Amino acid sequence: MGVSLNTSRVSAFFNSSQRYLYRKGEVILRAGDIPSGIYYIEKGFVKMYSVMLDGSENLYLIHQPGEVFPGPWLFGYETGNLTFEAITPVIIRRKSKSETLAFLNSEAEAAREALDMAIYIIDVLFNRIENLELTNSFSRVTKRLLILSKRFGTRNGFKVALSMPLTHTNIANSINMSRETTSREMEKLKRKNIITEKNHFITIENIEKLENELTDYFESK
Amino acid sequence: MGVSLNTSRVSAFFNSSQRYLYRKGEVILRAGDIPSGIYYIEKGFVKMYSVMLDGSENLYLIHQPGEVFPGPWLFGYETGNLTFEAITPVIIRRKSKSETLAFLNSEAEAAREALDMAIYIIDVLFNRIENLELTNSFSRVTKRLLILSKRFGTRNGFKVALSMPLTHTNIANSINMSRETTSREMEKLKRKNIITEKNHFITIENIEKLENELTDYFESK
DNA sequence: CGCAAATTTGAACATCGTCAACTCTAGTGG
DNA sequence: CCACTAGAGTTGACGATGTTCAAATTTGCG
Repeated sequence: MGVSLNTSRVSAFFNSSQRYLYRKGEVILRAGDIPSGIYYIEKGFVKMYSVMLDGSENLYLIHQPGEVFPGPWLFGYETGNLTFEAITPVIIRRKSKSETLAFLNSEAEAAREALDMAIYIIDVLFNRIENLELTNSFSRVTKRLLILSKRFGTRNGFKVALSMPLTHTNIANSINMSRETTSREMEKLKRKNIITEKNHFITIENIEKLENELTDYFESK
Repeated sequence: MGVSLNTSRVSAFFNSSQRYLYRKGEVILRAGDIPSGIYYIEKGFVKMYSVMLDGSENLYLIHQPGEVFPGPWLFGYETGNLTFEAITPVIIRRKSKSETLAFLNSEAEAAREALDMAIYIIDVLFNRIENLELTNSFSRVTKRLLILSKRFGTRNGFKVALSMPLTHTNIANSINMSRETTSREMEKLKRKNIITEKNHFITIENIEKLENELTDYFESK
């Protein structure tokens, strides 16, 4: 599972710079701060979120190794109120904005790799929107798990293990549901032996069964 | 308002091909069909949506002139269950997938323009997600109108006119609310003289007031 | 003018969020 | 090794909010 893009130029570019280490829970880039450059994730997972005016946390996406942020800022868009935070130990490489732009303009291959990365993110965001457009808690949670499997899962037969720890709060924040409702729906899936959790690592015990839950749900309506 | 990207190479590339005309309501690319190529919008607006298993329509985004679809398909992703439909009269230019890929690989400038377009779409999608993560109908509708103003609006003082017709159903489908609820919230804004509608064209009479509605709403909580 | 599409309105109903009390678990330090 | 603590998850009751359905009205277009 997952997608393997060829981003050898991009990674080589960032690998020439210094390494920065972050512990789990550390903020890498805080909302409102001017980014110190473009961040490349060598290892670990980074959640990108904003805090709404009412204090609720709004999770946009989780970046994985090989990805770069904040992409839109590189091209003149606001990073606005986005915060980037390590949800596991993280190793970052960093280049300045101007260096990165110069790199993209100097090598045709580089721009092409960056384009591939951008298109991949667009695909991820389409999935997020599809997820958020579902209208009830069960299908939202189920779909969320399917998307996470596709993006972060390691498959073994019907079993899919997610590669990073996720709290129910994380999931709730990403699908715009309360933590309690999210827990209740996950509990249903656990009782059906479709998923298990251990130390915040989620395993889908049977990915086909999980997919069927969604279609069954709609058919029963 | 709106964003002006420099996409002169891309538009020149597509302008050498045949023109296709579509009437309002016509489907340009149907869910499940293999795309006949890459479509460039010379004129008009195209909505991209999917139909869920329960029959509800799920609007992902509205493409405007100068934009290209289906982007992810060009790079090997599924167009899956997406339908593209003209919401105004539309003029399309079209190139084959292989020609378009060859074009991107041949000119460094072309890849760079395509990258700019992709990043712009990412920004649009971030806004969509931010919109969908709001938890109540009034702020969802208000935010939706603000986003539409930014992307499709023509400003004149505090007044912003949207450049394409939108039914309440269109808006409801894009923010995952029922048509009735959407209408009720828009009615509130009309009564406050913040927006007007004529023949499905929405005008924000006072964009600052509209922005204040959102912040006021949160502050009162 | 007349049909079809879009919108308005009201009322009953369902779902989810909120709150509060409780339990479980992993990690910390004596 | 055990007790403590903080963070995370569970559960039940209740109320708020939005959906649904149906009927009436308005609007746009041929």
